[in-house]
Amino acid sequence: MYWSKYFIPTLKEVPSGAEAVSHQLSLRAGLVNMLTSGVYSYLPLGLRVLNRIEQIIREEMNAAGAHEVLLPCLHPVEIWEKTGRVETMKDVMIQFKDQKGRRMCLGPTHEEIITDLARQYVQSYRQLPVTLYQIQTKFRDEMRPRFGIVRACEFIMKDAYSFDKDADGLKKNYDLMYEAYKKIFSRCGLEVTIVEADSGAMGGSLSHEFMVSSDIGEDAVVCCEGCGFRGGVNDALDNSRPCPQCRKSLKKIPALEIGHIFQLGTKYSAALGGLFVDEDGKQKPMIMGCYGIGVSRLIAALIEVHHDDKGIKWPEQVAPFNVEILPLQIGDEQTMSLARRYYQELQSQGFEVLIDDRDESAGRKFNDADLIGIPYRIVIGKRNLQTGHVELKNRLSGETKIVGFDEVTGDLVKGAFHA
RNA sequence: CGGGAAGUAGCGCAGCUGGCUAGCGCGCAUCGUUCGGGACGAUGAGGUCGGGGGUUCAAAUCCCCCCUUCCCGACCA
Repeated sequence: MYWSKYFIPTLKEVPSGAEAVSHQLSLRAGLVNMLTSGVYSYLPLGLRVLNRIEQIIREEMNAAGAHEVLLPCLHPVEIWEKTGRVETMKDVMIQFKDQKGRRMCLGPTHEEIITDLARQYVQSYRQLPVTLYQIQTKFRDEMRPRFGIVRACEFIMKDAYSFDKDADGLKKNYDLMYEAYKKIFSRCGLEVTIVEADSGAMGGSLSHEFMVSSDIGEDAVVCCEGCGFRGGVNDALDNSRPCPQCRKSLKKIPALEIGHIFQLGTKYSAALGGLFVDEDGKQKPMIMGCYGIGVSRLIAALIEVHHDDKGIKWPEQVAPFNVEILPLQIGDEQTMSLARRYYQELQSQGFEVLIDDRDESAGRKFNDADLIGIPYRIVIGKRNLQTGHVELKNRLSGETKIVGFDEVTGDLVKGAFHA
């Protein structure tokens, strides 16, 4: 992609009102734009990151045997009355009447909808287990949206729902999702702390939260100063908390919830008539689990964890581009032909390449490159050109390397230039 | 929903104890010079001072109401 023909509106100054680092950088790097409080547009760079995260999620969910669907955002309120959640979730539910006077709402989550769907098609234990998932926009009327896309009124979630004939099946699916989540976050470049948690408005028995430690976290985990052990905050241990591994003291650190999985049981299937006929000929409610990831929030979490004072440092797996080429003198034919050559070669080898061909000063290109945080950088400038070299820079490690013209793509392809 | 802060050009801000044609930086446009860490000069475009009402000879500036945004708290996946 040629930057001059693309849309990456970077900002030099911190937009007023943006306090959290991830909020500042997501605006400055041109990832997102606020329409109104808690409602954001995704710009090309932000959308690329979103798509890469979604791709990882899809691969791992599919590998775990889940099938992708897309449920509606628009729901009739009656279905929410059947489970009583029109009451328990009324504070976050955006409701209105359509022109026919029908009471509608925008889906804050989808247990009711998916259960209604499964109810219609699943009649027998032979059709179980089944796990469906979607990546979709959720709407929650948050009293207080916070930190940009961290807590928004409209946000993107991956939500999966498993249906089983018995508790054993649920346990297996739950464990499968638990492992899939670990892979997803690890592949995204995030270190998570998994803690047992309260099921809240979802209901059900067991649940686990996947937390990333971050200053802007609205929750907390405990961390051992000795061995590095991490775990959930247990109220019973709030006053004196020895580490279960090394007995040293634990301290509480703020953490951001990016995933939450629940063993729901039969709350929704029973309320909505999600029944099947078991092997013994008897009708039983399906046993459900649900599994959520805050996909858009992941972007903020990634920035919180991977940045420095100059900008974002995207992990390779989620970066909007793999390589950025910086031709410093766009008027110089040797510079530009070299830039175009690397652009072609790297693209043909499967890299996503951004080339900053704007007629801007070197300083601005460097600063913008640091800001948007593409992992690898090729700098083509007079300084090294005369001796037949260009500069490679690793944004993550800060390492730079001067290499000959012909070593560039080989080094990147072989992964030789890794931190 | 309680407490605090703030709304002036696309962005960041100054001006506000009432007083001249509303200013600065960045960005933007044209021209010239630059070209390895947010270059320089010249010229220029761009404003319902969040909205409404009031006080006054005169309101960005004072008073009242409303709207919006951000932060802390409560609430929440």
